[in-house]
Amino acid sequence: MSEINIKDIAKICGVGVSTVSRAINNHPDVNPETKEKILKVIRENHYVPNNSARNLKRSDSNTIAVLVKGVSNTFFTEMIETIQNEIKKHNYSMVLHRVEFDEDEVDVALELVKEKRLRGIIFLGGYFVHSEEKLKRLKVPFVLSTAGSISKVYNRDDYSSVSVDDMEESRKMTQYLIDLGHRKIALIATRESDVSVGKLRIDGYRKALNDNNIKIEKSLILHMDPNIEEFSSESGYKAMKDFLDEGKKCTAVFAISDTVAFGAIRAIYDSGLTVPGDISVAGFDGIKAGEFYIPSLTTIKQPIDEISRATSDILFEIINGSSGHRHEIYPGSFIERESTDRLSSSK
Amino acid sequence: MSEINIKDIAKICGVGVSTVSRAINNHPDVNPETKEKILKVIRENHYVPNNSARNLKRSDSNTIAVLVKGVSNTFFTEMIETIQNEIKKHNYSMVLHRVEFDEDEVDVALELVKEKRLRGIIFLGGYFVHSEEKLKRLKVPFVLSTAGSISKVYNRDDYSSVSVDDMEESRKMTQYLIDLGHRKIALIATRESDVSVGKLRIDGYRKALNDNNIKIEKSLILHMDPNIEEFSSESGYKAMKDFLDEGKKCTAVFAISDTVAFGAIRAIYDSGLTVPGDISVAGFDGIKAGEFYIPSLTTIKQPIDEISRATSDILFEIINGSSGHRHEIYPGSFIERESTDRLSSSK
DNA sequence: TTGTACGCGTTATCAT
DNA sequence: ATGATAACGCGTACAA
Repeated sequence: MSEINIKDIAKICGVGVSTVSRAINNHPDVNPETKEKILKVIRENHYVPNNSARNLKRSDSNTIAVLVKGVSNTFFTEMIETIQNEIKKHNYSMVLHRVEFDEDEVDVALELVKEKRLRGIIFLGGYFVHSEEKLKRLKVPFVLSTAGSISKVYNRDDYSSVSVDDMEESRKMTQYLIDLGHRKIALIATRESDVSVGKLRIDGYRKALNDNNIKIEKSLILHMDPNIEEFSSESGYKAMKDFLDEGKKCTAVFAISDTVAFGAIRAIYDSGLTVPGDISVAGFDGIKAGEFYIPSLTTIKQPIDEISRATSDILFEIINGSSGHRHEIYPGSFIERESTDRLSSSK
Repeated sequence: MSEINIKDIAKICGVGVSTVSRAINNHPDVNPETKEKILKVIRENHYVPNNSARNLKRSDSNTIAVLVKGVSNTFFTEMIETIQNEIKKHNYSMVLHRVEFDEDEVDVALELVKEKRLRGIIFLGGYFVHSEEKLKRLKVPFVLSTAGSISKVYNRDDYSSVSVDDMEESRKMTQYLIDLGHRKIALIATRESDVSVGKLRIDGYRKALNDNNIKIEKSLILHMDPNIEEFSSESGYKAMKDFLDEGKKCTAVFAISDTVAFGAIRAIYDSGLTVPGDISVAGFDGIKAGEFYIPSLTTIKQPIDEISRATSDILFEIINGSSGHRHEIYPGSFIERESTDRLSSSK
């Protein structure tokens, strides 16, 4: 007994396959009675149309793919949720795909376009360094969301993007620490080879120091251990602990992400110091956990919701032809909480 | 210009389509030279086989589907990662699918089976209450991983499952708090209508209290606000804050999950009390954040890695026919950290 | 309003 | 080792 298909349904109902097809796809010109009967038979026999056959035949499909690159960031999880809602609102369906570190997201996209007759693509995260030639092959509109450095060589009319200005936000946070009187500010950065958002945030730190004529000390820039998962609390803990164990000093720490900051704070406590009493700590991202941590975390909040919404809005506008590609940058919001404090004169 | 297909490649190479197909799929009987030439042409023309057509024709596909139900738990994210690795090790590919709260995971599975010619399915989370009749339609082997209550009526030979014994682990944690001298132990539970793991963990709490002849006080069982996301720190904060604001007292709190515990601890601090000085707090799950939180969190750690590995192991054994369905329960490990303490005599 | 027949891009069977 | 051709299950143009 093979799986039941549209032909079988047609036979049972004593109608042609096209009528069944029309009933399934809500075509207007089909007798309500026959339609009702067909749907009834379908239910009774638990008939499920084969999507592969459908996709093969169709030229469009109302499907949007979301490709997530790299770490399973809490951050992305939140974004996916709102994006999925937006997509559903437009009566499209979403297919989610995790792209491995060593996989090429555009290759994956190319494949999906064929298989699913995609109408649009959203790339979440990643660095996105691809040959323009390859990108050209992607005939489907796509938008890069919170992706790292996008080489400036690409024609900006061929895709959209939305993100925060990582460098500027990072500069702002560093400036805030400086305004509190701090001069010895450590930075917990990503691994040295990183060229993505990690690099941009380092640049912002550097700029703030330069603006204030503070010498940049290499020993204050802590790179994560490449053997520990990036952006994890573990990596923040390790970097900070090693720093303190070596007897180095600082009065403030700017961690490249909130999760890293949590690790750093714990390391400071484990060294017998307090936050912000002895050392101020600031993070980046604005994830919810920062609000509940003790001490609650000073951070730059990325407007996840706005970014997610903008991402899908732009994509749908392009799909509908109501606008061309564009690039939006959202401001982060600075949130001052308990983990940072003015440099006390005693230090 | 339509998309290039296998026929075009065949034409360019001056060979038949079957030869091209054989070259693509690494069939043994194809001349190495022609194969090389074909692959070269494919590369040059960026030909990508259409997966829909493939799935339509094939009867098997070496694909495993992972269906995740409900909240985008950090917990699941970690699991998916290891499961994906295991699947890749077996040279299978994974398709990930988020199932909405109001969607029927089995319906989704049924559809996917047809479309992708699935070889196996992994259900992550959810409550899994389905008619046996419907489950029977799922001809593909599946395993339920960390899913909540599975009605005992199902024939246990028709599927596999792996999880921890939520009730027993919950009982253990409550017993631990009792052993520390606590009697007024609050429980932060899920919303009242929950019948899943939330319910099981409440049962464990009740059992421990009964075992020790401690009267169960309804006012000490705090249900989450159904309007706030389940298992979130917000919901833990709200429940605890309301409790304290109403002037109620307890000396220990058992939160249904680590994230909920974080919210509760913060609420306790915001009320001017300390953890564990005034109130001890314990969580459940053993997520990494608990290690870095201040105070670090006493919890029951679910062996995520073991569970994930067991889940895929079982599935592949069934696929390979080397074993039948089975049901594994893993013990959680109790982790004592800073957030709990012996009841001081002053209280 | 309904039915017939063709084609979507692939793989597998059967010749050669 | 290779090529022609029949499915796979569906949607749709066209005919009725």
